[in-house]
Amino acid sequence: MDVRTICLGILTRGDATGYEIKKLFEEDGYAFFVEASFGSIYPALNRLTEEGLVSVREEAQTKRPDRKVYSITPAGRQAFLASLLEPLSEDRYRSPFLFAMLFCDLLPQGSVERVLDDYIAHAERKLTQLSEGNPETNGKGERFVRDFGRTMYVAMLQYLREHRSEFKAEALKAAE
Amino acid sequence: MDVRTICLGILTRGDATGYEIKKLFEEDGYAFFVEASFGSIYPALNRLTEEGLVSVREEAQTKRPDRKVYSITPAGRQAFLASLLEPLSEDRYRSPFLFAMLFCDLLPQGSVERVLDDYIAHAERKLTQLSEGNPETNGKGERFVRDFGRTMYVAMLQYLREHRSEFKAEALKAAE
DNA sequence: GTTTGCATGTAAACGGTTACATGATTGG
DNA sequence: CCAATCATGTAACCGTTTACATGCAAAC
Repeated sequence: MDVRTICLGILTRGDATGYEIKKLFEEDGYAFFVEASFGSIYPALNRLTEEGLVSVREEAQTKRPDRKVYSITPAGRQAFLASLLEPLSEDRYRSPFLFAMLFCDLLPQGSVERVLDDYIAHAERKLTQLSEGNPETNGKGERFVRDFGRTMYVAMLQYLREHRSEFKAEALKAAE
Repeated sequence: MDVRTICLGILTRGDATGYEIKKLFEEDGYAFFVEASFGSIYPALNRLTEEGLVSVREEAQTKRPDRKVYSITPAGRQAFLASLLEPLSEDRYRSPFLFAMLFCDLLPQGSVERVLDDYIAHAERKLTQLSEGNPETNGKGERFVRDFGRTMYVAMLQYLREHRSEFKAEALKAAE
């Protein structure tokens, strides 16, 4: 999903500035499956405006850049719908962690344990973040996606905890 | 993980050509967490050769481009180890599917069901692919990674099957 | 007879990140 | 007093994908 489409999607939920669009996808934990930086959001919004898929109204502010509040236009709504209906590109999961684990036999004593523990801690934080999202204002899609994420992190953590002991120094020595 | 490091990693397991490197990560189902195309592999191998991290021996072939078989050098091994030991960058999971599901309320009747069913079918294929990998020649890391992938796909499929009925046309009508 | 597999490579295009520039306000 | 928040934007850089070029052999 390119940044253009992400922006359109967010704007179907209500008007927003570029700054707010970024924040919306950081908080609550949608960040786990989609992402965009300022450097791509602002140019995307400009292009969408040129193409008539969104409209802008500028709100003057003293001593700050003017807020540019974007709204999706009917044409934008249509384009967004169309992009959801055409074949979705595949999910991609890129994991430096799994890649490193593939070579655990090459790593020095203890460092695999450290990598694993760091990763577990990280997954725990992500899971907490996902579970903390306000559960009331969310619609059907939001609930489905959040629970999907939670399910995946729970399964991941269970697997990691179950297999952690295999990589302890003692276990490795015993296997020699 | 950049293509350079991926190539180095594969070469720690044995010599290979660029062509073989690509294949190694397509088959067996390592593809679910790491990927690279020819357009990035060949230049990466050339650069690694320049830097002395790998060496090449050319095997002449009639009526075909010469096979270029790459081996990792001691310097390459060292560089690879070092890259595994420095802080790993975060996993990234990008999901057009979840993004689309977020907006299921905007989609026409039946199309959410279709998206879900396609995704389930796709996940089933991936799981089968992962389970079919030859279980004997694999080392500790390979086993860990493969079972990690299996665990995740199993959890995903269970979640999707459990929630599928919520998106059936009848269920949506009943909720009106 | 067409597709798949083997085998390497280049160049343009793409999408995106990172770093930079600017600068007042609010909260700790 | 310093960090974070609000707020927009540009430009250089990066790694990668896609399309192209070449071409035989074996399998279906």
